[in-house]
Amino acid sequence: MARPREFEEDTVLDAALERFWAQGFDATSMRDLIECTGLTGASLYNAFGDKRSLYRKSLDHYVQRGMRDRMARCRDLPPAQAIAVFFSDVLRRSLEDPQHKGCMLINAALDVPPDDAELRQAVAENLRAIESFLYAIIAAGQADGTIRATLSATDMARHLLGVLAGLRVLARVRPEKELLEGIVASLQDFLTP
Amino acid sequence: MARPREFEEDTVLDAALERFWAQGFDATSMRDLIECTGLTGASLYNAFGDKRSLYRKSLDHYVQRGMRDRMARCRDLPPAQAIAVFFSDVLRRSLEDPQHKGCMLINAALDVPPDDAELRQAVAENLRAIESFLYAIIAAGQADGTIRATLSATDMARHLLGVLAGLRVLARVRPEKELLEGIVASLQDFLTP
DNA sequence: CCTATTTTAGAACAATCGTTATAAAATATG
DNA sequence: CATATTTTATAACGATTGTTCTAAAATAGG
Repeated sequence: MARPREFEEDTVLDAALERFWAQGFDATSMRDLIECTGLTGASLYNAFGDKRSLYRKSLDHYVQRGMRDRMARCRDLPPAQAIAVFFSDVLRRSLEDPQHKGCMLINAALDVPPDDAELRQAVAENLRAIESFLYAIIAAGQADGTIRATLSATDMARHLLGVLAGLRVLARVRPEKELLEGIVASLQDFLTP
Repeated sequence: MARPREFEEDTVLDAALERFWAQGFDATSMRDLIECTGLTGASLYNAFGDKRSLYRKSLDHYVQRGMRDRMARCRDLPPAQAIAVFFSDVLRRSLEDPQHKGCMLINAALDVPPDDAELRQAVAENLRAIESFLYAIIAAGQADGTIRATLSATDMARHLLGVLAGLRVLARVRPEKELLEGIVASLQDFLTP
């Protein structure tokens, strides 16, 4: 019953996400969001709560639509290839983006206010999911001998997560093809037995 | 001639730096800075210009006092050991800090507004200096056979820079001993011939 | 001692911030 | 058709933002 909504939730989150992604939480004003989503302030508050809540939902939306399927696509590949594809995918995305936004999840890691424990926990949890994803691939690769086993899969996954984070940070301030490619080039040496 | 200053420039920059480091540019208000530096708003503007200018000077101060000598201390060591000491130093600092501030330079990389080309350039330049520092060590290590030479020193330096950046990002949201140690543990395998 | 010059002090500025109050518009149900 | 309920629209709110204005305080040079 009652008056129907004039927008689609996902479309609005896509628009809001883009701004938060490019500018961060503080630098994005509510009026920015009103303009880029096309709907009014009252509607935004009514549908998504306050600014912080909208940020959280945008971040969840980003992870769900932007990362989950990208990870799923790699799970079907042979382990060594899965890692290679995953990172070359990150590389391509980083270099193709004319705005050099990097990764919203990584950006969020530094955007979190020091006192907002809940949001930091959410970011940490998503990073843990990526780490687990990498771990599963490496463990499988070590089992079938396609990935070197001189190091524990646990530590290798940690290292890859670190490289991923660094890659995305540098993609923002130094989006240079040679630099980013150099970072991942070393991974082949690192992974092959 | 004229009235003398009642503060030391370096002391003020130390205090300002600490706030910017912990909270970032946007989340640090001018009134925050007035309170933590102990001097008045007019004095801050008179001595350091506007907020952005103060941020730049704080960042330069951080790099000059916090990083330069740390890098210089490594230059005297044998190459393989220099890298090890450098990263274990970063590790220790990351874990010891109860505030988990990470590295101000890396934080700045994501803190830079998309339109502030000059500040981004300054951050990029400082990152390049670190890359050169790492390159010099690796090249020396490859020359004397203490560091593996299957990869170019250029790409290895890039990789290390990436790891460093990732380490510092994760230190903020996931300051877990095992995680950060796992990231650098892999480096020994990566470096030894 | 007087004047020039700089720094300090604290209030005040307009602008923008996130958020909410009020009322009109639009549908579902009775 | 009337009522209940939700969404929309617009304006306004107080608070906080970065910055500046005015005037007092403090020194150096003549």
